[in-house]
Amino acid sequence: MKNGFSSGRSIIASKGKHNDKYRRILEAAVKVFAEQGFHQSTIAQVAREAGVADGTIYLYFKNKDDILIQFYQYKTKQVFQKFRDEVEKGSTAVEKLRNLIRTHLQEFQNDRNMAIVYQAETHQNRRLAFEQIRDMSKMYRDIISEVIEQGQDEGTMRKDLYVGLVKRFINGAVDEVINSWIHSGGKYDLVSMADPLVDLFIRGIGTHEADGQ
Amino acid sequence: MKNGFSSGRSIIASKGKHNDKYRRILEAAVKVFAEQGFHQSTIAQVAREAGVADGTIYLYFKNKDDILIQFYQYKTKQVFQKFRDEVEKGSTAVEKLRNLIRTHLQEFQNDRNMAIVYQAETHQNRRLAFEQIRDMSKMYRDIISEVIEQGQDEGTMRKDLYVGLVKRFINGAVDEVINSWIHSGGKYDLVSMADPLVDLFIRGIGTHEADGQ
Amino acid sequence: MKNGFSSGRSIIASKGKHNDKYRRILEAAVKVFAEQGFHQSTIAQVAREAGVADGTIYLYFKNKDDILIQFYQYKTKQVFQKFRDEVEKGSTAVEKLRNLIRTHLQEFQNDRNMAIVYQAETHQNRRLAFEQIRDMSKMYRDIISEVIEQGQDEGTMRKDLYVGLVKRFINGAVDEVINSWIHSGGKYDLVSMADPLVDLFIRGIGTHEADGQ
Amino acid sequence: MKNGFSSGRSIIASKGKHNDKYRRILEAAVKVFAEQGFHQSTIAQVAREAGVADGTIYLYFKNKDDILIQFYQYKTKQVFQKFRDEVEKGSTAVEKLRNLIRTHLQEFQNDRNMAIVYQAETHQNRRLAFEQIRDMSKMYRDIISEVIEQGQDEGTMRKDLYVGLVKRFINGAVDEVINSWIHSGGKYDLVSMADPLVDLFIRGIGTHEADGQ
DNA sequence: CATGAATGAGGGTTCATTCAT
DNA sequence: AATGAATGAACCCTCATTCAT
Repeated sequence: MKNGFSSGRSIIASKGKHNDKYRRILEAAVKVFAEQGFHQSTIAQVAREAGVADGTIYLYFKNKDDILIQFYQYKTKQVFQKFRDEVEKGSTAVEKLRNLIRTHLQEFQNDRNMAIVYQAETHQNRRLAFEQIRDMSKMYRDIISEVIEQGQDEGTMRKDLYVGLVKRFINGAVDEVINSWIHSGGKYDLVSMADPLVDLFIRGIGTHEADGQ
Repeated sequence: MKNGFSSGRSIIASKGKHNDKYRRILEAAVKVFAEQGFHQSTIAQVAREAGVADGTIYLYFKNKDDILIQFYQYKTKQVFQKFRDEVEKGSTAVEKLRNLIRTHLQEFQNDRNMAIVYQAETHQNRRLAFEQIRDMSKMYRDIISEVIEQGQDEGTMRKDLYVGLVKRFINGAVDEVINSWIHSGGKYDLVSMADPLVDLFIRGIGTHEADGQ
Repeated sequence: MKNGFSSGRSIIASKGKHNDKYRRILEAAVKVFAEQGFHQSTIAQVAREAGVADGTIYLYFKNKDDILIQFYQYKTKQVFQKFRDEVEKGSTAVEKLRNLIRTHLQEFQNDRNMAIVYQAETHQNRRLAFEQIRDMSKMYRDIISEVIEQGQDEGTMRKDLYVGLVKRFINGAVDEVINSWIHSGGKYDLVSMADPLVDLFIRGIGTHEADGQ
Repeated sequence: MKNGFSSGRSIIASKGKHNDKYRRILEAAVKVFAEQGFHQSTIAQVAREAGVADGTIYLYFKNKDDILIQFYQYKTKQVFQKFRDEVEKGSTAVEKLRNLIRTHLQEFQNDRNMAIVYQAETHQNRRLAFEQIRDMSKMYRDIISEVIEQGQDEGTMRKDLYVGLVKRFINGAVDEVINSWIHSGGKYDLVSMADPLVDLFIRGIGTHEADGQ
């Protein structure tokens, strides 16, 4: 499952061999980008890592930027689909939230290179060409919105929430937990953070003493 | 106060005029970096924006990287000092937390370019030379730790918290709120998010109904 | 034979075309360096002279310095091998010395650009990276040493010679004769200087009258 | 006596203070040029070594090249005058030659920086502006010519000499001996080479056995 | 399809020289 | 006279992209 771009579909259609090369390049690129950052990486490095010639990359990708775009399009899209699937498995809002967070941490832990590239590129303001990167985050936050609304219907979540803020609140917290894990060198188990994190989301850090404030 | 690098001290000492040029370059650089990203920006662009010759930049900065480093050293350090100062003004832990968040949002709203550059560069994994960037975030999280501990002593914050996680939880949520504001084009008032955000941190999103979960 | 870098072997291996481009660049470089000096020459000039793009040079040479280094490595090394070969053809020490000097003048006359670059760079003290340049001169003087020793064994050369000095004496004299020829614009036949020069080495400028001094 | 440009006369005329600064810059320049080569040296380095501001150099020298030109004009010219003086003190041709060589080695040993700069720049073909550098060598060789002619009149030097060649022969040999000394780091006594060298010039390296060749 | 040599625009940086103080 | 901050032309080198094989 690791580094698997198995469902990626290249423009070059569906011949097995091509798909194979397409995936190899994409995996190589994400690995190189993760290690050095997108800008510091060269096409030559990606080509060497993928075991193809420099020129071959341009048979599968329009240009360097396009590699990143396709990464988001094929790899992340698929991850986000999994988020949806896992959320569906829960029945209550809290279960769904827990499933979302757990799967998020799980997937990013499974593919650390993806996590690194995702974190870095998501926080760039530039590169208008990559608007879809933001679409990805939006999709994530849409899932949260739905869960929150269900929770409010169920009566398990506060009705006085500013949902637009809650989405950021959760998204940001999870991202930063992943970010820390990346910078720590991936030393500890990321998934074990899921339950404590959900607990924080639901109950907050305050006691009833603090409620009066 | 906007874009003020007034306490920046170049090697060239403290004569009014020199500081002036040093600050002009730094402000210009942060503006250009914010607009295009660090790597997409050229020294020539920064020079033009600052109204100086390309070579002049090298009288004040060792190289292009050094501009970013000095930005963190002089601009952000000063902002973080303000965080500490404002936190001191609160007496209870919740007040302190609220002051921290409010000042954070306030300062980043005051200097949007700083906010953009800060967000972008903080999430890069590469560039070991910029370790101090991470030190900055650490400093921030240290403040949070202290506040949490005070709250636990006061009895206003839960004693069963994993503080290492709470720090990320709060840091990430605030960052993402700022990030959203940036990407929205700075259209709304960022500071008004402070109180709702603190409320989320303290009380969470759940009702007592959810506690049983 | 002129300007022939035929034995040069680039990393890019030995396909005719590649070697061709490698040689073309090397020849162009030596020509440009000879005309303007190494430092006054630009990569762009060398590229234009060689009929390639600037960047192409970096496919064959690590950097500008490397061009000079390879020049010494491939061109001069080969010349010096010829010196050895010609020396071997003589039987007596005087014949060997004469062959050495004649070949030296011959080869440098054949490739005036090489002569110019060699003369100029050999007298620079800096540039530690080019130590091999000095190794080249040392190799030359080693040949002389051997010849002198043979002459002493034969009884045709004085036994009271400080060989370390004699090497410099001969090396310097020949170099200066070449130097003069270069600065004259290569107007006269350099090789015809060989016999008179050897005569001076062997007999000196004095008469028996002077011996008493 | 070391590094003494005491008889240098700047265009700025004869005020003591100016002359002082002029000499300081010239000495500093030669020191820096000797250490790093002319091209690797910067005006800023020379200025720092001389203890003046960069701009000050342009009050005494037209440009960077001019420093080297003035070096030859004032420093070397004066050395060459000393050569003439010392030659005059000899009566026989051999004495004069010996005095020339000895003084040459003596002066260059006394001012190693001058020796280094002289050796390096004399062997550059470029820089037409520095034709006078070659004039210097010519002046030197003119002295040799006169001595040879005297020797021929005296009967102590061979009449069948090609004087144009002999000049190069002697000049080159001495230069190379100095060159070796420089590259050795100036470890041994250069002046002690004078007598053996003159002996080589007069008697050659051959025995009477070799005469037949 | 695949290759990889070739291209050349572009960028960071240096440094001789100027000139306002 | 002296200063040294400012200038900007020039240069080395990188690397995304192309295209002939």
